[in-house]
This record gives sequence, C-alpha cells and structure tokens, in this order.
Amino acid sequence: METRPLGNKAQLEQPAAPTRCPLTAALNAVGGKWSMVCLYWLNLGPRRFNELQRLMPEISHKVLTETLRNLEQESLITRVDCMAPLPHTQYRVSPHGESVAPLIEAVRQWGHQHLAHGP
Amino acid sequence: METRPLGNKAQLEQPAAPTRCPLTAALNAVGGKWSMVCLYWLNLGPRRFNELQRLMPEISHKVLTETLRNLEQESLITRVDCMAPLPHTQYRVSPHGESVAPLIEAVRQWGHQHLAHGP
DNA sequence: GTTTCAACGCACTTTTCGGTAACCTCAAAC
DNA sequence: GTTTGAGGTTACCGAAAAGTGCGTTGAAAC
Repeated sequence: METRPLGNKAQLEQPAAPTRCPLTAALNAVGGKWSMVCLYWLNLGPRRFNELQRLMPEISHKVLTETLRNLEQESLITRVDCMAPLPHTQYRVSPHGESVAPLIEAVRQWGHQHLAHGP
Repeated sequence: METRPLGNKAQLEQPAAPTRCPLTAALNAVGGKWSMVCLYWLNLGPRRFNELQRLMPEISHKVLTETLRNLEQESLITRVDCMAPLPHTQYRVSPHGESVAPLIEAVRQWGHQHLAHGP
C-alpha cells in the first residue's frame, strides 16, 4: 500500500483497474491458502499435476487447478506439455516466479519464529 | 510447512492442535486483507482505534475490531488503557510484533516488483 | 474389453471473510 | 437535556474461497 490513504481510496473507486497498492498486488498474486505452498514445492523443481497433489494431500484437485491457473495468470509459473517419454503436463516456476522464493523463505522463517514464540 | 508430507498429514488429523506448518502459521497470524496493513501503520507508532480507522478509510469498524483482536491474540500487538490526559485506548506493536516489520517490507517490495513486471 | 493413471471440468455445497446497519455505554462539551 | 466523540457489540448478508463428488478424454497395461 502507499503511505497515502488516498492511494487506497483510488484503488477502491476503480475496482476494475489494476491495483497500485503493492501489498494488495502481492496478496492477489500469492495470497490465499495454497499459493505460497504450491510455489514452495515448484521452486524445488518442475512437477506434474498429480505430483503436486501428492505433495499437498489436503488440497482438492479443483483448488489445485485454480491455484495453478492463477499463478500462471500472474506469470509466476509456466505450464509445459512434454512429449517424451510419454505425453504429460509439467508445471515449473517462471523466471519472474523465482523472485518469490526469498519472500516465501522470509515468511517461513517468520512463521518458525512465531511458532517458537508461543500460542 | 515442513518438507515432510507427513507433517502436513499430522496437521490435518489434529485440526484443533496448533499448526506446525510455518507458512500456515504465518498466514493465520498476518493473513487476510487488513492484518498487514494494520501492522504497517502501528509500526509507525501507537494509535487509537479511531486513528487507525481514519488511516484506513475503507475498513469497517467491525473488521478493524476483529483484526485488532486477532493481532492481539497472536501477541503481535498490545492494547493499552491510558488514563491521561483523558481515558482512552491505544494499540501498539509488541516486541514480538516488531519482527513482522521486515516481512511487511519484503512483501511490499515484492509487490512493487510484481506490479512493475506487467499484468 | 476392463482397469488404471493422468489431468482436469463442472455442479453443487460448505466455510470463511469482509461489509452494512442498528445499537450500546461512557465521557465531555454545549 | 442534547450532541458529539470514543470504542466498540451484534444480527444479518453477500461475496469469495475452499471443498465434495461425479464425470470426461486419452493413453497404457492387463
């Protein structure tokens, strides 16, 4: 967000325009329950749909599909159709998506701190 | 989250137990539309309820109340009842809550990058 | 042909989140 | 007494997010 409250107001009066608040833009791109988790795994290497699902047993395939679509839409991942050895689909982090890695690590580390801090 | 899928499973089988996934714990503490925004302002100095609301005109007082309650519950802020010059309530960041500042800055900077990258 | 795997689509349901509006108590100013 | 400000509480609602379960197509294995 900008340090000027009017920035927020401008954002609200033009809901269809791209947001200019960095915090909000970041939340749109990597917010929600599963986006960062998904990116975390993809940052370790390209994966197939089912591989991702097995890494995150609690996600529904519908939500995984939508999460991947959103990350793709935000240009953070790319979908690759491979033909060899067998035709299959792979998802991998895009160069832009690699920029999220330090952020995810920062969130994880803070999360660790927070858990260690108490309830 | 842990790098072991079983960690995730253990988390789900004990929904009432505190989560042990750092990413999830972080999201619980500072996730949602307003938590980080709220913390951002409080990091600049203690504020009264109405002061916060004026800084964030688009938040409803109901949601502001709940956001403050959650941040308090997570030990990130403290509520102080001041008696002078007039009785009033103040919210301020706790020492633990100060640890979120670098994280908020990281999210903002990434958000800037993301906005600069294109749609 | 049947079964299994991969990668979804889709209709519907449930849960969560954020918002609206009416209301409250207390204190101070007029 | 009335009005205003502070700091909420509560009932209700709609939207958004996440989940459930049935279904599809294509390919490979049996």
